[in-house]
Amino acid sequence: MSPAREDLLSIRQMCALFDVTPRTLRFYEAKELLAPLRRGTARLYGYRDRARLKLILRGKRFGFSLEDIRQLLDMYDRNPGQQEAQLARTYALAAERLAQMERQRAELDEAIAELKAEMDWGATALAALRSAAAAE
Amino acid sequence: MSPAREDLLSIRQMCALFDVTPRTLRFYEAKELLAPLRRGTARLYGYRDRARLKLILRGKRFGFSLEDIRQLLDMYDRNPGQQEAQLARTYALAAERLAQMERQRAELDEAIAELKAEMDWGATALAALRSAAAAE
DNA sequence: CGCCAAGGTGACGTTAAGGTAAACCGTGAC
DNA sequence: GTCACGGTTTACCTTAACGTCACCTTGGCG
Repeated sequence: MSPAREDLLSIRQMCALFDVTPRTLRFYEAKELLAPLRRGTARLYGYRDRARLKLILRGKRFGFSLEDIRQLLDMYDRNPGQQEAQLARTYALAAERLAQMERQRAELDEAIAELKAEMDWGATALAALRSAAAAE
Repeated sequence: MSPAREDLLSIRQMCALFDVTPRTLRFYEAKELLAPLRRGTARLYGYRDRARLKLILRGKRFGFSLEDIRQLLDMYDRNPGQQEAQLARTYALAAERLAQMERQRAELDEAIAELKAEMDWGATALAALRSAAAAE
């Protein structure tokens, strides 16, 4: 069950909800990706923090660095009015990242193909050794 | 022009031949991946070193760590007689690595697909904003 | 009052594969 | 002699994203 919009979560609850460690949340906060409320010294995570964390984790899945993510997030809440320009910028960054990922995939494909070729060679050599051994 | 079998290369020549830095060659030596001859204190790289370095760089392209590569290389020249067993072992490691690479590729594909979906969404939103702006 | 669990801070460690800097050596040329 | 060049060693630095530890605080409960 996801928390209601106004719920404030403790760090533990937050961790359970997103499957991260407390260290991670404090780390993100140190990097200015999150800014939970405080009750005394204790952190309280609200709706906004949950939304941000969701974006952070998604960004990570896409291979963005935390620094990249911070900049995007910052852009959105430093001047929440330039929606079109911001969306366009985000889109451009995403396109760039997509191109990177596709290059990476191409390299990976190449390496996979090359490795498979080596393995075919190895399989042949292995078979030859074994039939030679059997023939003795 | 590749060097003749008996040629001994200086570290510079080696670097030029394989497009690596001296630091890299010394680093590999510290990690016991290479063991060039010495004339005085200077390193001299022979045929064997060139063959090993070629394997090292190939291994890296496949995403093996230097430590993995060292173990494979070691296996081959610590007891150069168990050819079948060694080849089989190498083959097994390659298969494992291939599986890893294919998993990685699948994840990458998924991330690419997800990112593309986000981008479609973004493109739509962007178009909506623009036509709204045009309508004013 | 005493204690525990949950929370906090600060500091240092980890990993891989080198980069970078400082200081030294040997030798062939001039 | 000394200059430059190519080489050597040792040692510390880098990056990312946390993990781990030691040592406080604080709130609640019996």
